[in-house]
Amino acid sequence: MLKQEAVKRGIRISELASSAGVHVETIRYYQAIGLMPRPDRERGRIRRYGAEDLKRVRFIKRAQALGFTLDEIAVLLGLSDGRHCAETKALAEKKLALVEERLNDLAAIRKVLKGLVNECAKGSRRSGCPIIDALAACRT
Amino acid sequence: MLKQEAVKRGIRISELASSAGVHVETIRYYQAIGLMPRPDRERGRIRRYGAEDLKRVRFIKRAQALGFTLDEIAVLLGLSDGRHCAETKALAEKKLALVEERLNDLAAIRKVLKGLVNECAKGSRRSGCPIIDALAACRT
DNA sequence: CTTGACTCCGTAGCTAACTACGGAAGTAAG
DNA sequence: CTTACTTCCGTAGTTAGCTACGGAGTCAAG
Repeated sequence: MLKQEAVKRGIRISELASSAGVHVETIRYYQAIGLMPRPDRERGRIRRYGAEDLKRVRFIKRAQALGFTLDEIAVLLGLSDGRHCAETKALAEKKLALVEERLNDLAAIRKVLKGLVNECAKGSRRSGCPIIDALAACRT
Repeated sequence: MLKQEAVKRGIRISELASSAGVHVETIRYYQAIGLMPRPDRERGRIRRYGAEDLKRVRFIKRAQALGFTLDEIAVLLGLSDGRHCAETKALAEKKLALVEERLNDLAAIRKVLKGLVNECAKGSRRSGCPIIDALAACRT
């Protein structure tokens, strides 16, 4: 292995992937959908990646962890010159609103499930299972 | 339209669907995956549905609203004779645990997003957009 | 010069729960 | 009987984000 060349020309896709904590196929997928650039392969050689590429994958993964879709992340990357703070903030606020909506939904679901499980635990059943009854009847 | 026959022989799929608030294709899909039975069509006639079918679709939809998957609902329906309360309760508890896990995840995401939006609103930016900076840097 | 690992790339498959399509047959109204 | 709607049914497409596969090419070590 030519360490010098690696330093000069960049790392290969497997190293990029493992550095970013993703699979090689994930990088390729991002390239295929245009989320990542595909560096030139000079003289038919293997493609080489640099620090910018690693930063990009990490950016994507962090944004994903906050609930952004890949489409939204593509937009975020387009705004990432730091001069589109207002648009970026708007996207984050929209995502925040969605997250809060989902939180409310899940809280309501939790409440119902808890009620059902409790009723079941109390053994306060007249006929059958309280959970089945609740799902079968008109109250939910 | 033969109201008498409808009463005697049951409703047709379109009426079942609209009564349950789903599309005809959804009923067909449930039949195809074995979640709903496909009633006999006597003498090559159109299939007729009864009260049990309607109850079943509603059961499915209510369970779905609580976060159960169709696979899980198939199990629930198998337990729905009211004599498998313990198993049913276990399923509900498992689902409740998942919901709470997801609630925790979303709460953490909300916290981060809120922090980013606030930082952005404060205008406390040194260089670029705080949100982009946070996604690009190593802290998240 | 061979071996074996890695890379390239397009295409297909996976998950969940539908949704759309299309041709044939049943059915209701006039 | 015709017209128009509905039903039947299998198959394929949709969404998001990968994951797997396969055949060919690259490359470094021995």
